[in-house]
Amino acid sequence: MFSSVYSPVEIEEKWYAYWTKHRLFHSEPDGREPYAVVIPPPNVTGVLHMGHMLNNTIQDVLVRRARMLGKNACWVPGTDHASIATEAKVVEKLAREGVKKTDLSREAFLEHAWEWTRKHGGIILEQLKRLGASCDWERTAFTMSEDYSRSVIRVFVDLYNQGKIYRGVRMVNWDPQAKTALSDEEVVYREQQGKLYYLRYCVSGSSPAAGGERDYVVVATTRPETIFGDTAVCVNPNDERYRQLKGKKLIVPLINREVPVIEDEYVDPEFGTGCLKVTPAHDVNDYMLGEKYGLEVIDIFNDDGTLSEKAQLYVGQDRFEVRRQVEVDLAAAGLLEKVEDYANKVGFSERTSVPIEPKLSMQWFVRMSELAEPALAAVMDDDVLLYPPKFKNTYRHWMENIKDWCISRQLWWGHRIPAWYLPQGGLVVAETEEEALALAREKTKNPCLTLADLRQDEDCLDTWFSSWLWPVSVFDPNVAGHPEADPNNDLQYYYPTVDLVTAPEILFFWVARMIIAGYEWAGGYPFKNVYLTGIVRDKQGRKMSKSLGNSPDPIALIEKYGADGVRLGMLLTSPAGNDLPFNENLCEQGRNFCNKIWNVFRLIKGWESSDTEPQPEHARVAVEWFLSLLCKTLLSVADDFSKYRLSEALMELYKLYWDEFSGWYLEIIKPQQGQAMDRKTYSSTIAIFDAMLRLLHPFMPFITEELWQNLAERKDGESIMVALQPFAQEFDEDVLSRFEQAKQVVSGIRSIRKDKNIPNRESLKLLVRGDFSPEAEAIVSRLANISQVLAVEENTEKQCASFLVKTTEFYVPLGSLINVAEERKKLEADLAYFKKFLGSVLAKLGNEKFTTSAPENVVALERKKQRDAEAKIASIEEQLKNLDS
RNA sequence: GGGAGCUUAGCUCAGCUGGUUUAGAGCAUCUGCCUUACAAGCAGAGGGUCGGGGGUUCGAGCCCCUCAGCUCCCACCA
Repeated sequence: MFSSVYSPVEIEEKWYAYWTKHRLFHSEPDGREPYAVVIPPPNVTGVLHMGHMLNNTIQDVLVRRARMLGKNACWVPGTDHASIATEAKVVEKLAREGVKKTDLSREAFLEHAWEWTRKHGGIILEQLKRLGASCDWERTAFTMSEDYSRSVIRVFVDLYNQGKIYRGVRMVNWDPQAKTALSDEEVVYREQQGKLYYLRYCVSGSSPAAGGERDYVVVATTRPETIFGDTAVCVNPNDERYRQLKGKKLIVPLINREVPVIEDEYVDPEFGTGCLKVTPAHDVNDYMLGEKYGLEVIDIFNDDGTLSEKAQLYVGQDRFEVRRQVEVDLAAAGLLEKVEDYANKVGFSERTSVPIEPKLSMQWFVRMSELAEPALAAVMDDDVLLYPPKFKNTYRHWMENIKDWCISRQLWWGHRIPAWYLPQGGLVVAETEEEALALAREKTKNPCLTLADLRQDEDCLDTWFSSWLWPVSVFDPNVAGHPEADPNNDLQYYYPTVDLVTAPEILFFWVARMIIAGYEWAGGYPFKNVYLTGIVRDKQGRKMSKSLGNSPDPIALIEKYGADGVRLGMLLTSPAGNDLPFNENLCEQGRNFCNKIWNVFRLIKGWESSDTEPQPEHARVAVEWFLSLLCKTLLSVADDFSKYRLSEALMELYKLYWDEFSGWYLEIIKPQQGQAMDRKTYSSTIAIFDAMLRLLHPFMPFITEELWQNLAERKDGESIMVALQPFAQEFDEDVLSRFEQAKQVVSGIRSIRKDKNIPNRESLKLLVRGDFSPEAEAIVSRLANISQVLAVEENTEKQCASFLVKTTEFYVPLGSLINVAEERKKLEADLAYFKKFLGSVLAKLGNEKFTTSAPENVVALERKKQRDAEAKIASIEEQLKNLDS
């Protein structure tokens, strides 16, 4: 019935269906302690990648463990409409069909977008199920659902009414191909080999022909095509070279516009010529200078990157074409001093790969400084804890220097800004058209105004403006934006959530803003702990990405190694905040562990138990030992979890299961071939195995459920998922140390057997000088095939192999098998080692400063080391003498 | 340019308040074994002057200074 190799495929499918059927993932408020986690919502039309795998494996481990600790665990899943990413995909799809976005009405385009969402949306959630994610699917949320959208709009209105939302002109990243603004996150900077052009700007009023003097200045620029937008030239006030320019005017080449010379310390005299052309419409820094000195702003570009009428020259030509042409024409006019090669960083659109154009436009902003205050304090005062804590610094730095948040996007897929412009200018902001109309009539004092007279803002909101409400709105969309509203039962019960697991890249875009939103609309922080995962990288240390093609397909991995195997692979080396260098070997290790677990089950399942058999001493000792070890491990694992050291917790369990349970415990209690096991040992073993499965379940849910279900009769609906974690009882350290000694003796004897080529079936005698408990003796006799153990005062046997465990000496008489020369060599090496060691201890103890200033226990320890080493040296010397005689 | 972090075995990492013999683990490697749960396994073994240098201390992987290298975040110089 059970093959020696675990095959996960059908088993995973079977149990996921079972869990779903019995609604074991579902949570409703009740009397238990709540434990809620909200998933970082993946893009609705996204596909599972390795980052998701890591992130969701961690969440599932935490959620499943909490559930098994008796808490009411609720993991809320869902997706994000991902405004830009989704719209880009839809535009792309339409383009393939020969349809341009600009040819469609807003409504028609949105219909396409919804169709796309219906078709591809939720694929990623189905993939998460393959991983074993124990989300409450009945609560699946979506940032564009009707309820959720309402909460987003309410929040906008609330902030607007509080005066925390305003409109303003700002430099945005413009994509001339897609004709939309981009967020900073969508701009990728790449090093480009470009040119630095040195242009001559003549001083106004001086005629070059007149005196032949140097009556021009040289300005260096990488973008000569923008000179038509120049409205000043700036120099550093401390720059002696340009003193005489003060108050003068310069002539912009080719168009001969007169612009003032201004002075500002922003200009670096070391760079280029120390003379900067100022183009407020097309450079962020120039814009700031323009504001400071009240310069004119001349926007010389059309939305598609061609030059506009305002440029005066080259109108309608593309910006890069103009760059080439300007170079030629400037040279012809004698205004081009020189051209140098120059490497600089240029921003490219992540979507269309065209260089972005800084462009001024009217946008909506959220005033952040006041909102950020409680959110900053929350993290500084440890109301919200970041793991690892090093991110606290970064967080503070960002929050203390927070800038206003540009929330408008020139996109259609998203929440449309609820602002309506009035015919005579001005605007109203309201949750609905009807309310907007009412407000508009009031404001204009015109009761005849109709909806047709109002024009709603075309832009929609930044995706983060909806996802910052996630931990609130998934429980109660109605409360967001209505601070006076009573929270519903769910929000009251589950909020604040306990853990948030996410990537550090979005600490500011998402995490910080959720904390802000939590304080603003839900009365407090949204989560207690933030676990920041690392980035999944490939073997060369590169970030896994679609464009590099270096990311394995997670579903293919699951099919190859099993979901449990892959989960283990993700967790074996991923401490919080550290990057995870992904290697398929890790999944293989995970799969091998599954197989190990599987085979233990096969072994145990094959045993017969008998009421008449007495419990052998070695089995009694093994049970006593393992129960103590289990309790000790439970404490240590709980400690690991409290510090979010998941991979350490897993490694402890891995070793407990593989080395201690399979390697030692089972080998000891294993009955002789064909013999039954005593009832006592048998039932203890079943109980231990059951506990081990429960401990491992959060990490590897499928195989543990399968085996747990087969371990005993279970009723329909019963599941390890909702069984309780084992809890630690008091244990005896002496039991553990006695067993540790036994293990070392067994290893010592195995080494001798291997060395001397003595098969295990040949039994041996063991002489012991020093402490050796009867319990240890039982274990050693059992595992090392020792026929007789003799306690001796002095070793009288001449031809022995020997070894030491702590201070106890062990001798195995070997008769003629012994090789005197070899044995002596070994003993002499030992002797040399202990003598050297003793020397270092004595040196320490001989230092009066040490004995007087070190704490007593440290000194006592050194003295013990001395005594032990001396005893060992004496013993080895005696053995050497025996060999000689 | 500003900030944060990292450097310990071939690889990935622990090492928590400076003191538990000679710094640990997993994987990988090497050597024996198809021993009736498992070769996706068992038994055994090797492998590190803790990035370099200096200092503080009775004592440093851990604290301080310095140099080198790597990574990330933020802002970007025309």
